[in-house]
Amino acid sequence: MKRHQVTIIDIAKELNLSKSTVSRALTGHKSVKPETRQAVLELAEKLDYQRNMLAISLITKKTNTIGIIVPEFKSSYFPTAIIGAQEVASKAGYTTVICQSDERYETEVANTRVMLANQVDGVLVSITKETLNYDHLKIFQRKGIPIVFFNRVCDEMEVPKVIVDDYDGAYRAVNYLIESGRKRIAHLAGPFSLKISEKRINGYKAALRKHNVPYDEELLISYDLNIEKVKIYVTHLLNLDNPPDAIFAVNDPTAIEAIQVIRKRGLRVPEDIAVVGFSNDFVSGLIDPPLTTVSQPVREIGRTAAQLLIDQINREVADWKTIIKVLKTELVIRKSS
Amino acid sequence: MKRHQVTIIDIAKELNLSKSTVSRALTGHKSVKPETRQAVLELAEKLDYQRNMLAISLITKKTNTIGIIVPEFKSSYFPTAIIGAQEVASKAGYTTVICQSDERYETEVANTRVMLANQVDGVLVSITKETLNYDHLKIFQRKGIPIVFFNRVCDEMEVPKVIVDDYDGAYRAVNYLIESGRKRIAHLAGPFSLKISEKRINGYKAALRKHNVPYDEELLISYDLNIEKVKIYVTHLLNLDNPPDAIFAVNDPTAIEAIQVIRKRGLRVPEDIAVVGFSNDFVSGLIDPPLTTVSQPVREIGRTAAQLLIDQINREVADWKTIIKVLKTELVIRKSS
DNA sequence: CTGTTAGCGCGTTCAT
DNA sequence: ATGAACGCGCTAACAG
Repeated sequence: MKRHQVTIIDIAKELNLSKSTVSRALTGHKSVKPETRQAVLELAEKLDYQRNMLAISLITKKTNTIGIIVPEFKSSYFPTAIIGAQEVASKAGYTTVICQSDERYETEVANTRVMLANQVDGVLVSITKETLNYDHLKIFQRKGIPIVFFNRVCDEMEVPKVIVDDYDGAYRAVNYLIESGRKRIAHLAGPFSLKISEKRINGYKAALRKHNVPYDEELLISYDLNIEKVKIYVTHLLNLDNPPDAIFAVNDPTAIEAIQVIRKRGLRVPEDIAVVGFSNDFVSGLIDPPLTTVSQPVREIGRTAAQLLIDQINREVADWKTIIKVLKTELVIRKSS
Repeated sequence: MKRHQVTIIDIAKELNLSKSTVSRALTGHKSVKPETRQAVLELAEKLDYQRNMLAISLITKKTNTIGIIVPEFKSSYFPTAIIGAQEVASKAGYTTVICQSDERYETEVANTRVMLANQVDGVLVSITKETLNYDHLKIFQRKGIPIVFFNRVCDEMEVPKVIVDDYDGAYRAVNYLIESGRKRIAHLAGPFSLKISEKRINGYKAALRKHNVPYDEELLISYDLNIEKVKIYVTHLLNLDNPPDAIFAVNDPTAIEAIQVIRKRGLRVPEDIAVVGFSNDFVSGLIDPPLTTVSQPVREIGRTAAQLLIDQINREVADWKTIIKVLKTELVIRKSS
């Protein structure tokens, strides 16, 4: 556990120079004699010297680190978004610290503490389905640390957000179902605590309205995204006196699980019931039947969010923007509908 | 960009105490008068005070951070392993810094620098398919920073490793294919640079040998895991004068892609050609036909690796162990074979 | 129980 | 072109 770190002092001694000179040589200051710099650089290389970012950050008050807090890693959504964010961040010289909150509010709060303690320069956040109180996130604002939401956003905070047009995506999905002859379309929705659920519900309702399909409360089920419960809800829907002939699911895992349940009941997809998902997860094209779904530019969402965050970091607090970027979705029609 | 951080001094002044007392109160030292501690804690809470881990780490030379370097995020494998690792790490009070190297050697080297500069207490590594030189990883050892490999390990470094019994998994998969009547079994293998490829190839060959099935060079194709190339190789195999009646793929994405190619040629899986994968990715049970595959305890791998790493961190360098944990695989038989 | 002093490794003045 | 001195926020001796 006792390790010796190579420091500037070590190489200063070795070369009979002052620490400041070595420091300057290392940081690429011009006012250093070329041969001195050369010698320093060589020795540093030879000794595997690495600048201690902790010390530097302590002085500069900048860690060149951005934090990313996401609710889960189960679907391909967040890993993909993170890749996008990292692309932009690392190009701009930022390291990323990733925390996943496991869809639990308490964990999310703990994660924010970690971020704060590690002095991140900014955070990218997608909240859990449990998050109703935002005090832990507002701390960032108060401390002058920019925050950008993506996907699961917090409405009561005026900060940049990156979302997709959930309303429009849902609208188009349901519209398509109706136009292909479906009469009773159920919606397995997400929890009301998430804005995305609400918007998708609104899109769903709007599409029904447009075609004068009466909205039937019985066919709208909002649930907590705990995938195990899908079975209960789908079974319930199938047992209705007047069961649906289509299900629009709030996301792909829900849709996929719904298909399994439907098939176990001996019904066919899409002949008996059409199923449409949301997000176009990596798996969706591979399952049987391939899933019709609303595709989101996930990687682009990550990239955009990271870019907005870095822009904020480079701005004075007074100049912070509250842009909301709304990216487009696209309906991908496959065999499940 | 100019933010004011709340420091111990701020709260010391406010309370007319010395910094050390405040510090002690904050760190839960016993030798502090209860009411003093109470006052400190309350004010800290009120001011959103967060201990500056940078400063603490600088002194204690411990960041309570472990780095994780993985090659990719495309399949569910690494995200799942990371969740396992985080479970253990966070329980032990460690934050994780995750870097993905995008299967590129250069990126991996850059990532190690990031880890070093940020003074991680230890690293978990799974190398890229390009990594042939390990100097960048040996630096950790030289600096006394423990390293633990998982999945994609480095043979020439004597450090803890967590792997599965690749040889055995491959052996059982191929054995099963032969016993279910397949005569010509091809193997779409990974690059030779990865130990896991080699071991799976050996398992493949051993199973053939056991059943006196002659090994045919033509049926063994090692490729770089660039999924786009699967089409070429599978097409090639199908065009052979004596084409295979089964394909054992080095991983699930390869197997899944192979199935798509086979079907596009108008052949049936498993009737014409059986396909078996490796890893049991999340998708594998959902695709059509559900994939027979060798399942790995991925999350457990992550947990084990993290635990080994933390053990190393808590040991003196001289006491470092070089345990190699070999976890068991399991053949999951589904419809593709 | 509390205060004082000395650094951790480094960038940054201000000198020379 | 280089050195000396100071301080980032904090913990860890050492004193009472």
